[in-house]
Amino acid sequence: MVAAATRQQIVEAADRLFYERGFEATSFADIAGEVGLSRGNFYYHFKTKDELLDAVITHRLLKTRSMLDIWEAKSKTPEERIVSFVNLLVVNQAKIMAYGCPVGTLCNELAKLDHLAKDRAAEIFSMFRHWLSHQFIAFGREAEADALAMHILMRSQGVATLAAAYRDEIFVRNEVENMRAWLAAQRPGTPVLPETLS
Amino acid sequence: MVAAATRQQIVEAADRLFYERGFEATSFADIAGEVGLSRGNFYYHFKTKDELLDAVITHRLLKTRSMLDIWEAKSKTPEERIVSFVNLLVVNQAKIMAYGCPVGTLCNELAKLDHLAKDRAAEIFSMFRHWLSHQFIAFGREAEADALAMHILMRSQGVATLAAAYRDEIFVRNEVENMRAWLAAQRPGTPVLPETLS
DNA sequence: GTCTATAATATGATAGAC
DNA sequence: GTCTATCATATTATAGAC
Repeated sequence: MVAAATRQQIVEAADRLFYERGFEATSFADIAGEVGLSRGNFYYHFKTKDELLDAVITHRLLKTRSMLDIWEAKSKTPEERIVSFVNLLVVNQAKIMAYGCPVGTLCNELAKLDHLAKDRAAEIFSMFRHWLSHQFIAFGREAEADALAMHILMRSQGVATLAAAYRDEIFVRNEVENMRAWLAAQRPGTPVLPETLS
Repeated sequence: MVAAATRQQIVEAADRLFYERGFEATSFADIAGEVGLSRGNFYYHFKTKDELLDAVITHRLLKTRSMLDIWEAKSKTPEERIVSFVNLLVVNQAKIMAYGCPVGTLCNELAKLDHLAKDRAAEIFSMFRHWLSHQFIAFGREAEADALAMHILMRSQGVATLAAAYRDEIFVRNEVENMRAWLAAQRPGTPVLPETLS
């Protein structure tokens, strides 16, 4: 197999296993086994686990960029685009209930390890944050765009953590609905509705 | 030293290290070193790491119970009590920015490990959840008490995760303020105010 | 570019002296 | 109740054959 293709397979397997089992709990042997490679050969492609982590973060940044571009192209209005983000909680519900949010859990783990890559992992958050902020500007909320982006990012993280703890579909559905209602209430000039939860 | 006292020292050291470094990343040697014990002697007190984890979760449940009882005694109104919960994000801000929320990060890690104790760890969440729900009932919101409890628990989790990712005090302060405003808006019969973010 | 073999280390865990 | 010594295993990582 061509080196580049093998490398890509390793990165994708590591991406999945780091998400499903965690960074520390995933060994080179696990990944090699997944790809069908010998442990020894692994080191031809990645010298250290940190180098692999770096490649995984880069891969996630690229995947995220691509997803945001698709949302951007698919929807006409900024509100629809932000709803695409909110809907991630529903689209990926099964995985989130099993393993939490891939970004939040990685950032948490790397923070505890005080890992050099912790700030690079947080850049995945920043990619969502800046895209959301951009949407809130187009939405007509320029002054508070970043705070609104952080607010909705915060909510999605909270829902993901409790979804993994309780594995309660109804809770996820309710909070996604609250987020949509909150978003609608953010329309400039919209009279504040008597929302119960948001 | 008396066995019970040594055992307690082990549990408290493990509690701290599991929080600061994570469960998997903390070894028996780390904990033994912290307590000033030999690795061998460790096994007199705990046969397995899972047995230790169980003791740590029990310890956290007791600490949480005790904290909730103090909040209950210190405040006269349910709203003040719920504010005590929200203020945890400020009181423990430095630790949360470094290591995230102790409950959320443990639940996330155990979910990924598919650890037997994952549901026991989630009981720490449930202790907060039921106490908060109780406060919302006293607050006059019986019908939605559990959903409101889950909502505020969700927000505190989201803030903790992003606090660890960005270590941004202003973000934490803003979101805590939003939570307080949200709570005030939950008073039964309160006309909905034009809150920007909540 | 992939393999087997192996080094060096750290882990969870045990045995037995004191 | 604590210690030292040790086991079995798993890990990251390297060397060298093919």
